[in-house]
Amino acid sequence: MAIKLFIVDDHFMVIEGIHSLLQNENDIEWMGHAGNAASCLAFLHQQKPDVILMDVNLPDKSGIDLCKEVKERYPGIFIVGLSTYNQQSFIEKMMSNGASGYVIKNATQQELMEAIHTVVKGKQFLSFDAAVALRKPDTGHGMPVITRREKEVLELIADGMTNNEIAGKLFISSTTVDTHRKNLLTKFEAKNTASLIRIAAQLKII
Amino acid sequence: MAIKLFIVDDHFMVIEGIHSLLQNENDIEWMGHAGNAASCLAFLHQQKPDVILMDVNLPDKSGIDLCKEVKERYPGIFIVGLSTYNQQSFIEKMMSNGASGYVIKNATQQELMEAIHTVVKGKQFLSFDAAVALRKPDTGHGMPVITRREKEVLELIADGMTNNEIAGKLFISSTTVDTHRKNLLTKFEAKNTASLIRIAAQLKII
DNA sequence: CGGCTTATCCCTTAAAAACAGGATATTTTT
DNA sequence: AAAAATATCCTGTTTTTAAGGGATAAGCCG
Repeated sequence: MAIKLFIVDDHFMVIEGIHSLLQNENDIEWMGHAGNAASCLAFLHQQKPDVILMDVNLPDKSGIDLCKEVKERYPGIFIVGLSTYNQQSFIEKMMSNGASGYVIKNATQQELMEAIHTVVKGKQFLSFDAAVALRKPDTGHGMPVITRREKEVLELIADGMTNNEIAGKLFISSTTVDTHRKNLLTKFEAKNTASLIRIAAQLKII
Repeated sequence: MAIKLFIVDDHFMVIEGIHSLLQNENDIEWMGHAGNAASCLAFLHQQKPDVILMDVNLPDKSGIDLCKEVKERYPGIFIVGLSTYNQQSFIEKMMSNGASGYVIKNATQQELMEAIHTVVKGKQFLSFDAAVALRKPDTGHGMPVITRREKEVLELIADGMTNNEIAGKLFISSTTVDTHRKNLLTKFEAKNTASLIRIAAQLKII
């Protein structure tokens, strides 16, 4: 029986690329694609693929969150993370949110096929680059784990808002904002706001 | 005569996607692809395409630098920037380094074809998303002209140093550092240090 | 030369942020 | 159900920054 495959990626060219790579594979049934998390969930409401190739970065929500959501609702579907970067932290998060595999976008056709065939059997698959990224000891400059609220505050700080303005916007006390700020500085090992924003910008968090 | 096309992108799937999109176009001659800047330059040593689709992010050097280099050596080749993100700073830099067009990776086949046909005539082409990104934040996305000293100070601020530390490092008074800081805030139209660093980071100045 | 830019220096004051302690309630995970 | 993480709030003190005002010397360019 052919493996039913669905793709979530907001880049038309990537979808086209994967489609092209797989069109001659007899045991893959191309079910279609979604450009964002919402239409992916809408599709899954109607139909159930065996494997989803899921981009880590989506316009409406992160693939990491979507992965968790899909796995909770449809544990039978296997998910392969797909990313431009072999960021260790992304890989780790995807896998711990229920993904069965992870493939970098410069993977070869062979790797992609191997990934699909491996995860559909319930096993895990990491593409070569992803496995290398995971193995190398954390260089310390890994992305800190920050909470949703902390990220919100971080973005508002980067927008140049003061603690009081942020407090007003989020309907919380300014002392709370200050605490989040304190925690952000600790987590990013930043000395002050300036270095915090720089580090966050370099990690593409803002 | 068919338009000779070459692609520089480190993502196999994107190359495959573009190849697939263009394989039925009779007036496009697919010359091949390079996965990094070095092999692109090596290829150009041998052959001369009419148009190059060039990813902004390459493993060995930025597409922005490569664009400049290629245009200096081969002014007759037209370059279309290619990127995952519609970052206005990227678009601006590519265009000012000699690119004739800019296309986001989620562009449609129509947009891509239009881009190639437009630039080969010597005209400019911006994909819809890129044009929107360029026009939207009209309020100060042009890169400010800063002096050497100001850039020095900016970098030290981003490193998390205080005015006094910077003063000590540069052998100047801390009030001077403060003045530079003041001027930076004015030039970047930033409200405070946080937004200053964010803007500078996004413009790749730090 | 004369005007312009740059780099340097100084003052004041109010606001903001950093820092150092703490506490409590709600989720989430185990 | 217990433990851990998260989000919320508090009271202080000290340091830093923002933003306003000005001033002088050196170098560059037409």
